[in-house]
Amino acid sequence: MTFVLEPFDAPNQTGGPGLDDALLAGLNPRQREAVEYRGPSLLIVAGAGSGKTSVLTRRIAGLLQSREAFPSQILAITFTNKAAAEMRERVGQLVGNQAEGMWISTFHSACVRILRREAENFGFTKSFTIYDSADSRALLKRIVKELNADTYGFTVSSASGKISKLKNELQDVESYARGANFSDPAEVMFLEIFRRYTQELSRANAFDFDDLIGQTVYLFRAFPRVAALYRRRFRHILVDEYQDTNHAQYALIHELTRPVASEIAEEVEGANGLTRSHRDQHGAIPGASLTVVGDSDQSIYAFRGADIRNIVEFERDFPNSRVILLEQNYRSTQNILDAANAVISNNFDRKDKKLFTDIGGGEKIVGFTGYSGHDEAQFIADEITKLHESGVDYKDIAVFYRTNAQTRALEEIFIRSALPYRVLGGTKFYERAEIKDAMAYLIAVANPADPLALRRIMNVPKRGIGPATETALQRYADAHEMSLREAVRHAGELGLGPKVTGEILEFGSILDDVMATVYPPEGQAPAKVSDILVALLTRTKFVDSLRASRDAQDEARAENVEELVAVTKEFQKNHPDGTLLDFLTEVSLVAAADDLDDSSGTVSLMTLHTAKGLEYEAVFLTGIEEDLLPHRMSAGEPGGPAEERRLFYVGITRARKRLFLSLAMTRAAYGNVNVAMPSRYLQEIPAELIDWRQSPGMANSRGGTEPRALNARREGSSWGSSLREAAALPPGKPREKTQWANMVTNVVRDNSALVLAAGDRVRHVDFGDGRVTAVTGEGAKRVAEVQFDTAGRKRLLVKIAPIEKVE
DNA sequence: ATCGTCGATTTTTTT
DNA sequence: AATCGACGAT
Repeated sequence: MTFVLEPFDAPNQTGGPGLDDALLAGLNPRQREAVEYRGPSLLIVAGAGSGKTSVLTRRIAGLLQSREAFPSQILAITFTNKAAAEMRERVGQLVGNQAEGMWISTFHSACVRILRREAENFGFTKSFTIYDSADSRALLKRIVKELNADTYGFTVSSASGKISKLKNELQDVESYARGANFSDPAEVMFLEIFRRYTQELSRANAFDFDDLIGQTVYLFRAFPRVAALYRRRFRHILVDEYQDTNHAQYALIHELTRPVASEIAEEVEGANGLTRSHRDQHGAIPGASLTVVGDSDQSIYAFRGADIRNIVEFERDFPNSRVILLEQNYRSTQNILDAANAVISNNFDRKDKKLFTDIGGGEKIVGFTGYSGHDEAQFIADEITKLHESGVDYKDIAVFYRTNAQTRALEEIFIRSALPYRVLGGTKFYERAEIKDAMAYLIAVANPADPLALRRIMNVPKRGIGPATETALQRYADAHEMSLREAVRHAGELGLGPKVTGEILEFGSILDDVMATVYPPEGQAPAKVSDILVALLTRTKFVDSLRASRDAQDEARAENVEELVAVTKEFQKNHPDGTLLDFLTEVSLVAAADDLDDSSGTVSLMTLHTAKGLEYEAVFLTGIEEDLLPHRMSAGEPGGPAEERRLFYVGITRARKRLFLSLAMTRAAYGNVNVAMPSRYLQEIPAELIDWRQSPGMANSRGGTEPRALNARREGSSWGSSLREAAALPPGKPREKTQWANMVTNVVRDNSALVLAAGDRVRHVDFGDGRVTAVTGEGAKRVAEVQFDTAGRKRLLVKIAPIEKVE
């Protein structure tokens, strides 16, 4: 990540842009204006699917092509790294390798880049660690425990939520204390939590997610000369998804677009040997031009501090702004847009905006009400199979849901139906314990001040360093005012047993040795990330001890760690000069949508939040039920139901041609089953737009058109008995509930030996009798296609399907 | 210090 | 259903 300051005075400062025709080809008049307009600030209100990415990339390409700006003078902020990569690529297609020097990144990545360069200005070092939410919760947990704050009603999540909220409002401990009510003991306690938390972070040389933005703003405000460097550099700032910016992000943009006063400009450019910038009549460097793109109907991050006012009040905040509205939709059919418009028009305090298209009506929206979450999932699996057979690629199909917990039923059915799928977000690779452990080793050698990472790995693999020893080390560190890491080196002075002492010293010297390769003496190249990781893993016998374990899961864990090694190699390949810090940063800031791979050939499962900004040929919106969408937790929040409606709206507008809305009559949660009611939002869609295959009403009465797969389970041969058969258990002894719940997905049922051929009759526990029409695949992946007498056609993964041959 | 078991607690979305 | 913390046995 280099930071080259190029000479400023770009040619062609005057006159219109006179853009190349190719850049404007195929744009409608509004889009064209959004590309061509030049002025201090521009707000593009871009409805869903209105081609805003196209407009944004052409606008950037225009600035470069007309030589109004050098690449290095452009800062574009996107919502995900994926979107950033896509924008870079598309600008590259328009202007070639010029695109290299631009900053296109997320708020968080851009701030990390600035902070790494400038951290030394205010008590941090460039090797600072980024605490993700799990890390900061772990820290808060210690603090809450130490202070016994739970007696005042504080939980880790309430404290973390409150701190996050304050930081998003740019409040710090001092400013909060000024307005605090000191006669309220709970408030005093919170202040103490906040103070300790802040203190621990800075002692650990660490920032949490919110700090990345907030501290950058602080840096700019406290050090005008530092700020001047960036204000001078970035002449064109573009922000995507502006409706989801919070106050801190808004302030950051504001700071970056300020003009630089004459004296400071002179001083900074003189001191750094920089070319003299273009000045206005007062000798100041004018503020950068700002372009923001957003749609208040798609604001879905208020819970995270996103402030819709940022977009609503843009014209007031940035006087002389131009506002351009993009309403023509190039993505969806009119039926889908009609549904979206109808739903969103129920939010009253909005500027009226109606999406339209000339694509045509298209197919009706399909509705389905299942008897349970599994029934719903089965419907989705069946429809996906049909879509696939009619020529729709799996990668063009997505399934959305409100909460991550809903993936379970979907995954179970998808596995049984042998559908290739992938879950975006959810429990990520990097959240696995063994991966966090391995990462903590890397952090420990990158940032020795971080005690959290050190504590995590001190006893991984087992070295006999338990809580008691850890406390002793911490006490020693506190008494001698040194870091925990330093205390490890002094383990000999603690009077612990010889065995533990030896282990601690060995542990410390491994870290010291490897750290010497990370920060080598002047003139030598630092070690490669993969070499660093491998050195740590081999010397600590991390992988070896996992492989030696008798717990079967540890083998899988070892493989995950090997996978991490592969990730570091891949990283090194993509970034030949990438340092350990670059790697750690990249890992900390991956977003859910980032690991989306278009060529994957799998159905994508994700939350509605992750779906923002994406589009698919066919979309399944699941769990459209009260208490789920709108979610129960949103009911209390002011504006909650409206935000949930926008979430629904976002989901609908992701679909290009086909939209499926589904719900279930009963929904399992925390081990018990609850009755679910259709979402209020369903009624907001005009009835003629939806073709109900099984409507909520039909499902309630006895006239369902689909076979009652789950009723069959209850009435006929019960699931439990056939599973007992499969597992060859004595019939008299029913299995425990918890045991057979997992058998569906686990491999306890193993039909590998079952020989099936087209024409065979089979009996399925849920679907009844049917005839095999085809068998494809090999071994564990053998799939049977069965035409059931009453349940229709299904694809089944033979190995785990609850079926048997009948004569 | 470590391992296993029991019981309580979970309750949204994410950089 | 699954995770986490507390507690007791080795």
